[in-house]
Amino acid sequence: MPVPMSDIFHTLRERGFVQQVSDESGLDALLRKAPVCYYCGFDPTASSLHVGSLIPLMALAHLAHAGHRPIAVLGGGTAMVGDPSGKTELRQMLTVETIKENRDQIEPQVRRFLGAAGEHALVLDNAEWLAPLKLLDFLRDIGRHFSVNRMLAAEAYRLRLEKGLSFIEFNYQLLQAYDYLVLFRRYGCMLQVGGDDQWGNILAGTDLVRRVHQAETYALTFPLITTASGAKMGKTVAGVVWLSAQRTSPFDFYQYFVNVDDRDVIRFLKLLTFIPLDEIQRFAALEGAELSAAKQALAAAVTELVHGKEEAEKGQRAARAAFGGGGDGDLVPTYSIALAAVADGLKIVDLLHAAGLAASKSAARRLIEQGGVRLGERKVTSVDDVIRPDEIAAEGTLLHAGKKHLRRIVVG
RNA sequence: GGAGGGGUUCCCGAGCGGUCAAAGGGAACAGACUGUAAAUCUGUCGCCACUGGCUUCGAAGGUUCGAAUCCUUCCCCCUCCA
Repeated sequence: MPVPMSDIFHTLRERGFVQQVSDESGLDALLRKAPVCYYCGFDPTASSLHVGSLIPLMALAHLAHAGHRPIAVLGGGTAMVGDPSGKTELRQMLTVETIKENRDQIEPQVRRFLGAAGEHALVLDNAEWLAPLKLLDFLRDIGRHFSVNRMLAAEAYRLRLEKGLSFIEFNYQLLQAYDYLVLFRRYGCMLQVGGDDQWGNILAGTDLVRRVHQAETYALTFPLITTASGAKMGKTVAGVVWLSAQRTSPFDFYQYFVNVDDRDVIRFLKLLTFIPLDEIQRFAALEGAELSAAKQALAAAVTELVHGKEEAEKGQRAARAAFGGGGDGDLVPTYSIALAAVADGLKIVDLLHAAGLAASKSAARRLIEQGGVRLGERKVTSVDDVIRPDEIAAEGTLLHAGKKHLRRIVVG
């Protein structure tokens, strides 16, 4: 008879978080015995995390709920080096200032998911211990434990051995391993989690802890989420779907999830929401158009996690206004124009461009030529068409660019 | 440091003196079909004052009536040698 899993491990597995584990039964036993200190790193390589980071964040949150102690490491130090794992090319080097700014913006995004752990949660910046390192000491104390032969054999570097790998990047793994060592020493951190591309780096850490302290620590990775169509999750027209409301409006964020591929809904519900599994099972029974109920639940839940309840509800009402009829029109992303501008007859091409519905006027023209533009109920058929003042209702008029992009036009 | 190969439009990748805003594929966008899904089909896919003009092919110069294509210098990448 199999040993029952600890609740949390079971939960993670059921929800699809587990890709690889270093010692499954060992980790399971550990998690059942006592609160475990665990960590996950987030390198501040951009000024916001994106939906891809929701997987590790959710895993941290689940563990925190289960009473374990999370540490989120913001990689202010590692970001100065750049992780080559799974990347084809050397990433643009970031300045120290940029990294700090990024870190400060990302921190609240991370904290939001650690709430359950209260004061037990820690958010650290590895620049704190990486920046003061002395090269010679580091090489003697840490470097000697690493086998270049083994590193070169690792899957994570394979691509780079063909394309080229600079020495700075080659050090990344040592730094991340050192992070684990530091956290083990300071906080008794026993588990590191991360995306599956981090597997090699995480194992390097458990190896290092073992060599230095003869102690066993654990590694767990999450699957790298791609959409059913193979793209990385969170890539869209406008690029990445960011957690930052400045970079991706809550409306667009909500829309992203309402629009996921049918085949992804259930998986995303499990990974990105706290909706109980039995409830998700009910969604799984839905088929065809009914699935949109599941998509709305998904969008509402994720938006709430990231932007709060209020934004989630707004997203829902705005979506209804934009696509369903009814709903709340003034929640739809709005663009206001000066009365003077319309009075003379504003070209719709210019309006599309100004309102951000078309990247350029050429694109706007194209859109019209292809019959993708609608102003209120009127289909715009000519590139030279203008918008008349009387076409803008007091509560605003919807300008559609294609089926999914729209803006509420108001005079103001 | 030496020898060789290479840097092309979002990505991959052809082009190698005019017919090149640059083949082909992917991505993306629009339309049709639908369910704010997928698949499929069709179209589009540098910018603008759009039957014309302007700016792109690592950077800067040069040759030429004319260059992504030739020359010079510089920057970056790869392979082999050290």
